[in-house]
Amino acid sequence: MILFMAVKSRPDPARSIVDALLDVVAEHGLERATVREVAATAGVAIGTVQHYFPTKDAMVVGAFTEVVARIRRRVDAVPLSDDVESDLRAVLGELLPVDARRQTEARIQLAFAARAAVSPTLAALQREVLDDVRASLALAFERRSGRRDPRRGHDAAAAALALVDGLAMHAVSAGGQTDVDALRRPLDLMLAALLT
Amino acid sequence: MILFMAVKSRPDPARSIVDALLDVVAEHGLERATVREVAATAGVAIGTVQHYFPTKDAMVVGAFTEVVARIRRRVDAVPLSDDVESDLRAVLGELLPVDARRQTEARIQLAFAARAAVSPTLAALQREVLDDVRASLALAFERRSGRRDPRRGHDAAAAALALVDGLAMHAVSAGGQTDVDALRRPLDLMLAALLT
Amino acid sequence: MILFMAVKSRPDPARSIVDALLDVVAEHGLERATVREVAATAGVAIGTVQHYFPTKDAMVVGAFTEVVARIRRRVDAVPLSDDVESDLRAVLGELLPVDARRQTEARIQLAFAARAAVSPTLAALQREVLDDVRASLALAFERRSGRRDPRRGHDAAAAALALVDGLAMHAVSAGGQTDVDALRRPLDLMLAALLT
Amino acid sequence: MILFMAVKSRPDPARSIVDALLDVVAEHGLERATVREVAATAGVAIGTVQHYFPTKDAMVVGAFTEVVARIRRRVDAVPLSDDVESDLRAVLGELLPVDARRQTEARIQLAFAARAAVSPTLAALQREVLDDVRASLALAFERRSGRRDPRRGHDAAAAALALVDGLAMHAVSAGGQTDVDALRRPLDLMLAALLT
DNA sequence: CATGAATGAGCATTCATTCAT
DNA sequence: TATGAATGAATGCTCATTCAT
Repeated sequence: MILFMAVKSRPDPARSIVDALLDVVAEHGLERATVREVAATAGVAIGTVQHYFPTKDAMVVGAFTEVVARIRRRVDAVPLSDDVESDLRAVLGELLPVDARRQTEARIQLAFAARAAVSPTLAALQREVLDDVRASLALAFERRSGRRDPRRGHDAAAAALALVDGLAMHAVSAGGQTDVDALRRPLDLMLAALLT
Repeated sequence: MILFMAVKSRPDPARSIVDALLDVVAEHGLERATVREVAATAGVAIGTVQHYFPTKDAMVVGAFTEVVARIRRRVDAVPLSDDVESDLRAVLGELLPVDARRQTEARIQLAFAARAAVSPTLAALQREVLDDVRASLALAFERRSGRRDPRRGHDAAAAALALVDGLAMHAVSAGGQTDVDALRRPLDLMLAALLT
Repeated sequence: MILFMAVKSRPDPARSIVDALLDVVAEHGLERATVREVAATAGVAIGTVQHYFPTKDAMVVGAFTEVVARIRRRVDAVPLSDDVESDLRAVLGELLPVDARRQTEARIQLAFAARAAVSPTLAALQREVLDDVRASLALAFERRSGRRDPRRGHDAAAAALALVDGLAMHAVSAGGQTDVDALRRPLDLMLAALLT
Repeated sequence: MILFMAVKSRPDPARSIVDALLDVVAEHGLERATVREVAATAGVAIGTVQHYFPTKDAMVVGAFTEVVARIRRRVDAVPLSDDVESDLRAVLGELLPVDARRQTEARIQLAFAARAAVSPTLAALQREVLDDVRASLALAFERRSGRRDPRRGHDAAAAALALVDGLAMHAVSAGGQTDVDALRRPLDLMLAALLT
């Protein structure tokens, strides 16, 4: 326990650099995530950043890896019940920018998604996490529907994930003033339609 | 006739600059859309670009204005029939990156959506076009459902638009190798669920 | 008379361009006297400026010519009396930046003097006007001293002119807050010493 | 000894950048003192200049600070004797552009004086050094005159300093071909008049 | 006579990166 | 392990100038 705290209290520079980068991205976008700005935000020297991430690309990849890990953690953190439907609602709701923290995550994800469109390395990571989350959702849809129709389960999962990410993108790219209901109602409507 | 040819032969630099910018964005993202690169792509001098767009921001705004106009044109161009359901399918299908041209548009839109997350000016344009398209879709959903339930129609529209944009974002940010069926089936599934 | 007024009322673009340039120089220095800024200040099109002054150098030379003419006019405008000493005091006092208008002139002259240090064309104009004014002053000093000592008269003139221009330069380059007495007293002191 | 050689062999980039800037100013004026030109003249990379002087303004201020220090050094370096009059002649003569080195200094000072007219930061430095030198001269005049008349001493100092700077400005701005006697005689004349 | 479109060189500045310590 | 000096390519932008009308 003491050891764990000690480890935690030593402020792992790589981690704080990644966090700083994500802060910058959330606030100003990936184009402002320069080595200088990240170093300043992290409170370390510019040379330190490049000690841990020799190139800027490595730094961006490192940060996106953390983003992807966060998504997985968020999805896995949702406590599952016997009610598949409410579980689905919970998991998908987790991905909507319904509060400041989730909005920040959405902004970060949108920034990296756009970058992934022109970066094969990031695209690969994006593909992985999308496949992963989709597979989880597909399993839930399949279990709920009772019958063994993997394709329908997978299509429903793809639809559901696209829906929440689309809603998040619309909210974030339109200024972020979307109210919570305007995000929840379309999701509920589609889930209800899909699950009957 | 002579006038028309004259107009056609002088190809409106502002237009070709915007087109060049969008080409660059589609290929390399907004971060590579420098004044120099755009000028080179458009085949004009760097000073010419800045004669038409005094600042880079003005150039980006001008380009996004064109993007927004294109979206409206694409939605409006879909021929409407008596069958509301097939109309919806047609309009929403138009927005999916099912061919090279539409994929290019999707890449461009994703790039600008990410930029809009940190640019109030672009965010305002994005909000406008989203509201506009959503309103059109809401009308269709409402008409189809028969009953007067504007809220449900609007929620369905929000869900449908988020779904197609989410699918497009996933396809584009995952490397663009998504096959056409993987895009169409989730849309069809949701539309079928929503319209029964 | 009517003709003269008509000529004067037609707002001779060359004249107003020169005036605009001098306004800009007085306010922001010669480095801000760009063709753009001058055109904007004069309220004419950028092309109009270059219609009258084909190159920027020509424009600057034109403006300095006007500056030089103004100096001559200011010196010549001082009404002469029988009292040579008070005439000298009046002429030299005219060149001190004792009010806003004269301070503006001093700022302009300093800017052009600095430019003349690296421009043979401007240096020639500067030499001319300096020689001219010095000759006038020398005549006065000579007349005052009674004896025929041209060299002493010329040296006194050179000293007096250097004194007032030095005082002006010091006032203008130190922020322009120099009070009137701090300008007048050194001049009076030196004149008194020189004339006894 | 070894330390001294080490220091000497690593030639302090900031210093050589300032020297290069002053060389450029002396030759072509402040308007040609671009970061590029200064870097090239100093023989360092353009990025190196901006490592030491983050902005061009900082570089100009740094250079003017050196100019001001040089003036103080030149004034202080004049060896003082028992003869106040000859001391005054020596100090003031030091400021006249009577040889190539002093002419270079005069050109530099004129350039910065003109810039100070539109730059509060430079104006403050200029005010400081003028007050400083004037105070030294005032002391000498006062001591010489014997009587306690601080105001007269200060006025005489202001007159003397304005005279030499005015002579320098005239020489430099008229092309720099002024002969040494034409500079010395007005100074001697005024000093003689002032000190009797 | 007066305009403004078009140009490209040059500007200050920001950037990621290399390297010596 | 961590730093910062040094670099030069690239950026957005300003500029004087040419030219067609």
